[in-house]
Amino acid sequence: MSELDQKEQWLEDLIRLSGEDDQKKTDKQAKILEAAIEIFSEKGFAATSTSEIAQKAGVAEGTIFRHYKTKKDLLLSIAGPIAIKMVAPFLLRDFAKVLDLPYNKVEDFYRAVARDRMEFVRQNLKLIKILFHEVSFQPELMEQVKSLLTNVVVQRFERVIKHFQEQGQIIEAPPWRINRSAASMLLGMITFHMFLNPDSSFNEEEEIDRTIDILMHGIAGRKD
Amino acid sequence: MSELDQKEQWLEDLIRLSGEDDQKKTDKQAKILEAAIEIFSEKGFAATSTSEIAQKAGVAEGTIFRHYKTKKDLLLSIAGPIAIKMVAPFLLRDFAKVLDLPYNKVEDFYRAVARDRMEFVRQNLKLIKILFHEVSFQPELMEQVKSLLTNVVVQRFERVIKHFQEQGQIIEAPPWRINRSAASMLLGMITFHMFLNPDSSFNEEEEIDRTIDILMHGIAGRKD
DNA sequence: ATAAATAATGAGTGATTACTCACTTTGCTC
DNA sequence: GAGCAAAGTGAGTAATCACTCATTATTTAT
Repeated sequence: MSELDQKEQWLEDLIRLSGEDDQKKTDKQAKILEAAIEIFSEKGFAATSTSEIAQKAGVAEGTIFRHYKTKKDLLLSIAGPIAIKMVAPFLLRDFAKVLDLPYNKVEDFYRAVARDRMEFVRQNLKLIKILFHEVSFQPELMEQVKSLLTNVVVQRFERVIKHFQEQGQIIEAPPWRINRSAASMLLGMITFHMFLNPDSSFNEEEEIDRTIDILMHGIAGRKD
Repeated sequence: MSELDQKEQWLEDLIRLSGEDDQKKTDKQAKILEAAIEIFSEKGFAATSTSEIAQKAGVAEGTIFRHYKTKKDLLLSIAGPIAIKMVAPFLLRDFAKVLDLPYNKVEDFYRAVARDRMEFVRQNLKLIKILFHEVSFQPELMEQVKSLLTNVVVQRFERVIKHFQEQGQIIEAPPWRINRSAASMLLGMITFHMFLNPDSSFNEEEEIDRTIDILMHGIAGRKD
């Protein structure tokens, strides 16, 4: 088993583990998590009291501490898994297959990623908000996220970019700048439509297409 | 006096007012602000105690409440002005002159904005972090920021975009999507280099140029 | 120099905090 | 249905919270 395969194995264990964590939960424990997510995302972790969580969950305050040693423990059990799930699609062994199979055009690749992660954001708005706010203040969260991003996501996307660069589909520029640009554009779109402007409806498919078009060809007037 | 002029007047008053707020401060009051900014940005507003601020500032806890009615008052006196200063260059009457004078190419316009705001971010990292985190939890801050962005910044940038579209320098697309794309790209660059990756040095001028080039012409391979 | 105004103090306040623990209830096994 | 482990309880605890106020120190005005 090669080093790479071992690494992949470790990652898939991680994903499976984080997927298992919503089993074997008591009714009350589920209620606690539900209430905590709600209030954490509304008022922030530090401004939320355990008594408030207990009240909203309909349990005694002591019950919270049966399942979670500390309030911070409760936070990490909420914010940790979402960090992994956020990058999960890029961790799978299949992701490498992007290089061989289904996407022969960069646009198709970006479109698939954008669709998939946009749906994920839509279904995890509160959790993402919690992770996003607390990552600055909880060093263990920061470590986890940094490690996931720099060691895994960035590396894998770099390989994809280099692949498309060899084909001449993408300009010769440092892959990190290409990735930063693509991430800026797509995250900017997602942030704008899901967080800043959640009420106004929009044609998601078209917006993705238009955004990727700008990412590919820019905003400069085109003479053809 | 036209309605527009009245609006401008009101805005300039606002700017001047927010500029005057760092006068007539006692030594101790300045120390309090300094300490509060430091700790708020490190641990977040809710996780910071007034006793901790007093200790770091070297004053009695009561002194804080001589100058600020509540802890939240202290926060707003810090985060409010920075929101205005962040968009100040776009509020000035001069900004309209972009349409006539110094920038005949869109690239030059974006480059000037990027340089200026990047320097601003560099000199206000902590304040921006505070504003950014607390805007979600303090409705009055949210209102202020939303009002500044939607009623002023967006409108003005739309006029600039339309101007360049008429010249054929920018593709015919909804101005808001052009602006969202430009904002994504430039804020993405600033965020990456100032917040996510503050240690690694980089050639700022070149990075701005390369980023604007991608904004203008995209990442697609170019055949010329 | 004196008086008035403002700035600064720090001990004290009741409320709230995260968390504990002795106890009761529940669900499962044989 | 007895026995037992796990789940759930809620009153209790010491610490900390934002904030007050009577008092003292410092500026400012005349």
